[in-house]
Amino acid sequence: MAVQRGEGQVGEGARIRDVAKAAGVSPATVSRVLNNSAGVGEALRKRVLGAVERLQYRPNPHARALLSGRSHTAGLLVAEVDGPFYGPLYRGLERVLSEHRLHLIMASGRRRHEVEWEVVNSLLGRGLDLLFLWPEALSQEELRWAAAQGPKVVILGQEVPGLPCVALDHAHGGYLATRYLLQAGHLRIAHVAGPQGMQDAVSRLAGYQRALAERGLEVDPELVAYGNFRESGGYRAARELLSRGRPFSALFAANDQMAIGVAAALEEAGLRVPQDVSLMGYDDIIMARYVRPALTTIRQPLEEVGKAAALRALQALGYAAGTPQELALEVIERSSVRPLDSS
Amino acid sequence: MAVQRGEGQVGEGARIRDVAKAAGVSPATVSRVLNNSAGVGEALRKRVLGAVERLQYRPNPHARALLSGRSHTAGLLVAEVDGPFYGPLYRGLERVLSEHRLHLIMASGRRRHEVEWEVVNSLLGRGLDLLFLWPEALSQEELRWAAAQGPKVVILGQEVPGLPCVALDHAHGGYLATRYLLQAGHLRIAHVAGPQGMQDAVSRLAGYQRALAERGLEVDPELVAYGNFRESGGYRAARELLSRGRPFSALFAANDQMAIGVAAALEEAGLRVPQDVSLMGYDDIIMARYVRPALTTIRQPLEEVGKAAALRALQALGYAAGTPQELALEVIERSSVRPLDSS
DNA sequence: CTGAAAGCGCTTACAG
DNA sequence: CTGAAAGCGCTTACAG
Repeated sequence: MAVQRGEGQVGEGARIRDVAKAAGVSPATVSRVLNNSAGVGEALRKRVLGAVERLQYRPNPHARALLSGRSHTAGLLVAEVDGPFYGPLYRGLERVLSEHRLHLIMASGRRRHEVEWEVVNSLLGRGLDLLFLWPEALSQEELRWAAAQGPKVVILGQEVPGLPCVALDHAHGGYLATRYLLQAGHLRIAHVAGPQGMQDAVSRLAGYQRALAERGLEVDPELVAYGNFRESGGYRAARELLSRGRPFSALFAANDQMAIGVAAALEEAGLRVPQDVSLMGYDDIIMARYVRPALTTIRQPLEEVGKAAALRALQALGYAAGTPQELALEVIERSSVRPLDSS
Repeated sequence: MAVQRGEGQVGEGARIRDVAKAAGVSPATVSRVLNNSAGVGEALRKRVLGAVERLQYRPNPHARALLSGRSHTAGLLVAEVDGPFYGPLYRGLERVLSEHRLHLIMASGRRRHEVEWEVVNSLLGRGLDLLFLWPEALSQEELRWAAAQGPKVVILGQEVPGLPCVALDHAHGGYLATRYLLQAGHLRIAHVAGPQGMQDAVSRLAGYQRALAERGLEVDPELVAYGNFRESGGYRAARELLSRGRPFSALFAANDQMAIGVAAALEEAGLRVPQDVSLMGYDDIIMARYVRPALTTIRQPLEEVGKAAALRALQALGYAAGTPQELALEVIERSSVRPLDSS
C-alpha cells in the first residue's frame, strides 16, 4: 500500500534493485560498486557494471540527497539575470563549482526588498548546499538570519560582519575614478550615481566625494544625479544634469551601462566625448572596449570574485579548495577621457 | 543502525516528527495540514501550524522529491552564460516557471560538442522535471535520445522533428535584414556570419543569399566573413573583409555583438557609420539602442521565446498554462543605415 | 476526522 | 567479500 511508484521522470528508469537482480547480486553490492566503496570482487564488479550499462541505470539523485543531506546544488541571488554585469560572476562561480559537480541555480531579487526576501526563503526551502547572496536591499540582520538557517552562505558585494564575504572596495573604486579625472586636469566633475541607498552606489559616491575633498574641491550636490544602474538611467541622469545648467568638463558614471547611456544623451545634446566632456565608467564590461569612444573605466574582476566566492564556499563544505586570487580594482585607460587644456 | 542523521544542512532543522510531537498529533496529520489535504479539524490545524511556526519547520525537499518524483527544478543548456543574449531568454523562462514554483539551473555548453554532451548527461542525472536545450553542436539524434531519458524536453533555437521546439526563423531574419539594406539602395552588401556549421548562423547566411538572389544579384563569397558571435569576432571579420579590398557600402552582421565589433573596426579604418558604410545587426540587445550610431537591427523576441518555451513545458507537465504569443521578427530602424545616394 | 504502517530509492553499519 | 536490514524524511492508502 502506501505510495505507488511515482510517475515522475526520475522513477521511470531502472532502480538499483533491478540492476541487482539483473546482475544476480544484492542492491548493497551495486551501491558499493557505484560508489567505489570497499573492496568488491572484480568479477562481481564487472557483472554489476555490465547490468548498469545494459539497463541504463542512473541512481536516483533525490534518494541520494535525502540520505546524504547534500543536493549538489548551490543557489545564487542577484539583482537581475539580465545585463552584462552578472555574467562573468556566474561564470566564475560555475567554473569552480562544476569541478566539484555542483550546479548553480540563479534567481533574481529585482532590487526589491520584498522580492529578495521571498527569493531567499524559497532558496532556503530547497535544500541547497550553498547560497551565494548578492543582496541589494536585505539588511545585515536578515542576511545573518539566512546564514543561520542551514546552508553555507557567502555574501557578495558587501561586507557583513560575522559572515564570509567577498566584496570589492567600491569606495576605493569611486576614489580611483575621480582621482584619475582630477589628474587629467578636470575640476568640475559630475557624477551619475547608482540608486540611492544601495551599498555599492553609496560607496562609489563616497569615494568620489573623498577624492574631491582631498583635492580641496567643494562637492557640489547639483553635479550629482542618480540612475538605476542601467543604460536608461544613465541617459536620464545625464539629461537631468545638463538641464541644471551647471557646467562640468568630466563625468564619472557609477557603472559602464549608465556611462553608455550618458554618452548617448551627451551626443544628442551636441556634446562630444571626450572633446567636450570626458567620461569615466565602472565595471569594464566587454562592451566598454567596443563602444566609440572606447570607455575608460574601473575594472572590477567579477569572474575572479565568483571564483573566490566559490572557493570560500567549498572550503566551508569541507572540500580542499585553492586560495583565491587577490581582487584588485584597476583603471583601464581607453579613449573617453582626455586631459583638460588648462587654457 | 544503518544511516545516521545526516550532517547536511537539510537535516539540521526540525523534522515532521518533531512537529507532530510538539503538537501532540501524528506525522500524518502534520503532513495533511501542510498539504491542505482532506479535512483536518480546525483545532488541530491551528495547533499544528503553531508548532510548525515555533519550530521553524521546513519540509525536507529531498524527501518530497523522492516520493513525488518531482524536483521542481528545470535545467537550461545554453552556449554561454555571459553576454547580453541569453539574459532575456532566462528571464522569460524564469518569469513563467517561478509562478509554478519551479527553479531554473543554467549550464553552459561553450559551443563545444563534447561539453554540451557532458552537460546534458549531467543534467539528465539530476532528476530535473524539465530540460530546455539550446544546443549549438548536438545532433538531432542526440537530442532525441536526451528527450527519451525522462524529463520533459523543449528544444530552443532550432526545429527538431518529433520534439517540442521553440524556434525563430533565422533564414527569414537574414532575408529581412538584407532586403532592408537592398531597399535602401545598397547593392554591395557584406555579411559577417556566425560560426560555420551553427544552425542559426547558417540560416541567416542563407537568408542573406536568398535576398540577394531574389534581387538578381550575384552572391560574392569574398564579401562574407565568419565570426564567433562576439564583439571580438565582428571586429576581426570586418578587418578581414576590409583587407580583401572588395568594396561594399553596407554590412549585415549576424548579431548585434558582432555588429558593434564591426563598427569599432570600421571606425579604426577611418570609415564612418553610416556615412561610409551602413550597418545592420541582429537580436536587438539593449545596447543596440545606446551605441552611437544606434544600431538598426532585427529584433528577436527572446524573452517571449523563453515564456513560450516555459508554457509549452508546463503543459507537458500537466499544468494548465496559457498560450504563448506569436513570435515575430521585426526590423528595428535606428541610425546605422542610410539610403545610398544613387548618384 | 485521525493514526499506524508501508514504502519512495538509496546507503551503510552490522553480521557472517 | 557479500547480503539482510534499518533508516533518511516524508506522504498516502488503509483502518478505525
